[in-house]
Amino acid sequence: MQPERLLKKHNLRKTSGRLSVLRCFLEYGKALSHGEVQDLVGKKVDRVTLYRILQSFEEKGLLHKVPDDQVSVKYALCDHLHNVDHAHSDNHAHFKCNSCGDTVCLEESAIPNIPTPKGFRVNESFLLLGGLCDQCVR
Amino acid sequence: MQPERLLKKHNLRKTSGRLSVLRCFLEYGKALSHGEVQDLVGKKVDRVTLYRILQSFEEKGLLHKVPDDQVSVKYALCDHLHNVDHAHSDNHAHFKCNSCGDTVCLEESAIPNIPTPKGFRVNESFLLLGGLCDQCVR
DNA sequence: TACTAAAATGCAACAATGTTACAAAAATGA
DNA sequence: TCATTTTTGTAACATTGTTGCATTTTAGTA
Repeated sequence: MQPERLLKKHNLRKTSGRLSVLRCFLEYGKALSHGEVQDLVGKKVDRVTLYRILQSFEEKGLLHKVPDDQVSVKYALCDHLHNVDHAHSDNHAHFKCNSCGDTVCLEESAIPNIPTPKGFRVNESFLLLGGLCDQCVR
Repeated sequence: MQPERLLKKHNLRKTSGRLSVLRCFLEYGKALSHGEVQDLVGKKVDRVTLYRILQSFEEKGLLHKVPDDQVSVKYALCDHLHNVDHAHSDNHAHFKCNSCGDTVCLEESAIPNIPTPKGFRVNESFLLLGGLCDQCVR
């Protein structure tokens, strides 16, 4: 789907900054950190604006947060860009390659249920696998 | 086990800073972030020194990192303070309460195997559950 | 097309977090 | 007690993320 339509569908005004950022994600296909997006879009988009763009994309269900080596955050396109309902879960695992640094969504892998102590209520779960991707494994 | 012995066992010199920090973890029993430890030990321990203490504890297998709401890191005592082998995994899930902010280790819950694409090698995994703990659930 | 209200942007300033270099101090073993 | 090695404190700096505010841009409407 074209970036313009995606923005509209998610109730986001069309701006050049947002289009640039969205194109990065559509083209790159992997999770990107704020810094990585910044490098891709260059100084066409202000640093603060970029934070706000990523934030708005997340609020509107266009991106979801991905834990990155337990220290920082990346963003990835949501699974269901086809439906506008953004009370979604994106409840899948992520894999980060420790060699090339790429982070990919393991869409097929729903995070399994984990038993918790009595009385605990689980609302969300984040699962990050680390290792080597097929490109870096040899 | 006494803090002094723990340090010795893990090849860490006994210093007042390290003892203070270690006592925090032994007494508190939950995962602590750098800032939380800093609050607990006060200005008896310098900020930079505290970073280094946490780092040395992790290197020597006394603490392990715990992902904290995908943005920052906490530290928790390792499962096996009894053996000195620190090529350990601490391969269990963690639970963070979104109300009180406490993070606990779910020692019993080994992280299940997640299928990955062909050619990927998984070396480590981090699983963080978010929700309400038994104290905050009502 | 021109106008208006609402939203988004850029900028400056700031806060929090984390790192490095280096000299001074403390801990260990002989 | 001494010598060596490790640890510490300090300062300086880099990175990351946030807030306030004036300006610009967008989208809808006349």
